[in-house]
Amino acid sequence: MRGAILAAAMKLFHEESFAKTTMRRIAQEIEYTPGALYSYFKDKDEILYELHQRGFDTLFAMQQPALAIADPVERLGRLGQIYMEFALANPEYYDLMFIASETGRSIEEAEDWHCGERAYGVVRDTMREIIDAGRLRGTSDPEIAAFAAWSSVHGIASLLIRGRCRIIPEEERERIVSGATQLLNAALIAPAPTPSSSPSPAKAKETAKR
Amino acid sequence: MRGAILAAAMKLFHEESFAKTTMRRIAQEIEYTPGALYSYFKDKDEILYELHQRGFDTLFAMQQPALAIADPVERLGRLGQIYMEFALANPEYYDLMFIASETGRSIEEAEDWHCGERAYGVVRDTMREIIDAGRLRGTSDPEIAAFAAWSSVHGIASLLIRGRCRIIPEEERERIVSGATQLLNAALIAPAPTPSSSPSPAKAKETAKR
Amino acid sequence: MRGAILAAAMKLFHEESFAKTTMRRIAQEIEYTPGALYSYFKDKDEILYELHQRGFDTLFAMQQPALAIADPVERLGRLGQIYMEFALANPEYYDLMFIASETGRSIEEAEDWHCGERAYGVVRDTMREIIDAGRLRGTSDPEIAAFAAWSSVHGIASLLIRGRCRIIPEEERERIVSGATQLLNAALIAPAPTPSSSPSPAKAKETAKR
Amino acid sequence: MRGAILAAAMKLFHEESFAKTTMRRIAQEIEYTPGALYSYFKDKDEILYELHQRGFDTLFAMQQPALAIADPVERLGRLGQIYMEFALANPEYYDLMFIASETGRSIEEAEDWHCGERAYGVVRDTMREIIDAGRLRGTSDPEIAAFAAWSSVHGIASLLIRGRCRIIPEEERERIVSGATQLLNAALIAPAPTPSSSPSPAKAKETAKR
DNA sequence: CATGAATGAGAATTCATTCAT
DNA sequence: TATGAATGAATTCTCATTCAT
Repeated sequence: MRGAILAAAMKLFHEESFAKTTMRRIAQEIEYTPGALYSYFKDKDEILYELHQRGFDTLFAMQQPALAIADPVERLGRLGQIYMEFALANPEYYDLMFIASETGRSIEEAEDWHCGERAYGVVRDTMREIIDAGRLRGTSDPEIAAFAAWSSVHGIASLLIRGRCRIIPEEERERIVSGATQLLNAALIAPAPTPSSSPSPAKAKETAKR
Repeated sequence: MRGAILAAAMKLFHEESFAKTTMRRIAQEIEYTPGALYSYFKDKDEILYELHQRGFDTLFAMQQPALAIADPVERLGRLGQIYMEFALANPEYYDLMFIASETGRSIEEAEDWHCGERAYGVVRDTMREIIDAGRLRGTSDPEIAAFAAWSSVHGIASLLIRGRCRIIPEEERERIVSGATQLLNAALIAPAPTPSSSPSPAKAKETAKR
Repeated sequence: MRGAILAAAMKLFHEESFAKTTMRRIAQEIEYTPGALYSYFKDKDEILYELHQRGFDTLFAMQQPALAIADPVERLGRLGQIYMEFALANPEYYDLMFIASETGRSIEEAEDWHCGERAYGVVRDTMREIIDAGRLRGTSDPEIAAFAAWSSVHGIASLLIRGRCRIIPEEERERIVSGATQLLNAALIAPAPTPSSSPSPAKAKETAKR
Repeated sequence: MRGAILAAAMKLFHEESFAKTTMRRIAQEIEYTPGALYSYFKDKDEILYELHQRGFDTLFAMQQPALAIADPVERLGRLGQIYMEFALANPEYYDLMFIASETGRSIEEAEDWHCGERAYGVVRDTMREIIDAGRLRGTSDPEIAAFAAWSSVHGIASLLIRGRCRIIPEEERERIVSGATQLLNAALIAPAPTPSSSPSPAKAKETAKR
């Protein structure tokens, strides 16, 4: 039944807002008494924490298929895509995981930030491979590369989720957002060296295709 | 004075959290009675709105010197730098301006989101020049380019401000953050055409400036 | 219980004043916390509304026995008597129903002002009968007659309830108030036609009842 | 300058409501500081009291012309008319004088309720004359008659002022209200005995006994 | 396991009033 | 005389939480 509670919390989180996600409302949603929630969770904190975990689990699960992709460049592209998909399909999770402050003590102290580690590690490893293949532009440090990749997708996702894109006209938004996503990905990746060893003849054909 | 109130609000906003920034607390901070605040501001809303405005004014003012830079590539680099400096020097303002939700009616309705427009317009124009100079990689749409640039710096700033960088060890953080900032900037900019074929040979030196 | 809350509200309403009837005071009265009231009523509004409804229900119930009276003249007299009894026995209800301003949104919007309609309709119908019997002085419009009757009893009731009778010495008050009540009733009603020409001689006796 | 304050208070009282008539608002209205009011009035109470007095003075002044009317019946009719005119032209004064509760200690204790006495005395005296002329139906006690007259006009006025006439359709309201006013006046007054000898001479005095 | 009842703290706001200047 | 600044108490309402049953 913890599941039902978490689902209700998520629904509120999603449909209303962070601030509206109160114990009262959650209880009301599942047609229970507020007090009842305390049989399943010690705290409001604990509910948030659990949600947080689930978010990371979901993201991690979504990443899995991409891990099988052999070409690290292609894999990175796919990982970015998946990340954005996750963010836009589960904005509340994303919010809680990567944006919200006041997420409660449990999350902040989170010894288990390694949930995130897991997911982040995948990106870092992929970056390392890309660097080793000589395909990364501008740095040879996988830490830096991974952080750059993460922050660029996060930038887009968080501007969207927190409604800071009003400067961009509604009808153009989708085009621009996906254009920017691709642009950032493409910009980081150098074209594959052609067998002949040309610096950039065959060029953009393949680059970071996503 | 209004200033003291705004400062106190900012302090709370920064040290505690958005939700803890209550009229009560602000008053307590400046050792006044809650009611006293209402002599200076009509609303909590008004305080937030004022803060918001000030943030944009500050950012805009900081941008000014960069506008004099002739080379659009260099100018863009400087604008990015300034944006990050602003964000890190005034994390509370940045938060309110670009991250926080529930910032109050006034801000949401803000007809004057054109405060932001002004600042954003500068970036867009610069991007246009860069594109015209054939120095942008990956797109020829200034809208897309501007959004990509904005979201990458925002990504970094917001991860830092909302404390999502704990995966990165404290002592490496600065190096990585600045590395990523430069990397993203560099990745977008193509090297200046070589003198042999370039129509504007004089600029070759500045290639890939950060 | 809701009952206790309503009773406390009524008590305050009566003993103190409309403005002093605050949630705090009500809670204090029943020795509860203010917040507790919100388990039973959504709003202060809802409390007021409920009280209002109860008032009308009570008045309507009190009217019932009078409806069986065949002679409309006698019925009218009895209705007036009952109205005054209600007002004086439940001055707080009366106040809320017919005098107080700022009674809250619910009451003002009250689609169900037909609670009042019901009671008023009875008077109007009775007036019509009286007019048809040729017993009303001065008008043949039942609307006007009903309003005249209502406002005269209301005038007395509201002067009493709102303490505007101090001009009349305490010890005379009862005599004068009841004298005036009867006078007004009597004044409106013409004597029954004399037996000699009356079509309903049996009723002659009741002429000028009260 | 007391005048300006009182005028502002009245304006608020009139345009907004009793509850909105706060010291702050009054001050704002005359473009002074709230504190300034306390140079002219000890209290909010005192302002209300003064207003109250002025109301009675105005009403008394309006009555004056009627006092010259020789025929007491006609004079009574005119007094009633004037009373209604006063009430409808100055609903806020009327409210404060005859309806409002919580009018402040000063008013309640009002040693000088004789302001009212004066005005009321006029009615009582007129009633006495009418009774002496054998023109009053139903009672020979001028106290009772005066109170009946007062309460019937007050009933109408207070139902109107406190918005309790919604049962009566807007477009009929004026007709019904003035119809009822006349009806009540007419009902109390017996027709003048014709010099030749009335058809029911004995009756005038006795009609509708009690 | 769940409820119903209640608490206590805290939210934003508004008011009459005071007082040094 | 008037201001500007501030107080303190009050308002309605919401929340997380507890606990006997």
